[in-house]
Amino acid sequence: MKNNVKIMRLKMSMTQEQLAKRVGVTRQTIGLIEKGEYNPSLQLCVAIAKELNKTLDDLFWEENLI
Amino acid sequence: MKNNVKIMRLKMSMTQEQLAKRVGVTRQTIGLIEKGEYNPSLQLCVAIAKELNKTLDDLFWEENLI
DNA sequence: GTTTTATGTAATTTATATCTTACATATGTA
DNA sequence: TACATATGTAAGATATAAATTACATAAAAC
Repeated sequence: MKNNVKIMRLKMSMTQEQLAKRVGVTRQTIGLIEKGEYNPSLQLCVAIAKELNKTLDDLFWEENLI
Repeated sequence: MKNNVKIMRLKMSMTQEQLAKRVGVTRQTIGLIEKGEYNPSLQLCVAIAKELNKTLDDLFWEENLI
């Protein structure tokens, strides 16, 4: 599951650990999602999107991938 | 996780079973997602969106809920 | 009035997302 | 050099999404 989480997190000058704490998961989970090795739950995707001031489509919709 | 899956599925004149088969899950899984009792995986959300000719935001983003 | 069709729901099982703990590396900095 | 920060990764445990099987109901079709 390729996505735009990493690039958008960096744009917000946020570390993996900061984002993880804000959405209630571990740093490792964020790392694996950014690598595309996880298939995260919808709730987690929504939480990440809100923290990064983006929508689901911005982060996870194929046509929007950077 | 409230969403617009049921209303969009009905607009496509599709049954739960038809949608389930097309996205590779069981009828029960679709039923529970429509009821908001499941927290589906991102991959499944994307598959459902594509079958219904919608995007993730159309189906699952809070501000778009009908 | 019995036979499909579509849906709701519940119990048990299976697969996998996520946690926990831990160690490694690369970079910056005192 | 030594220390702190940010990230990668791996093994084992836990939580939960999803499958499987099964039974129930309502409505339409015949």
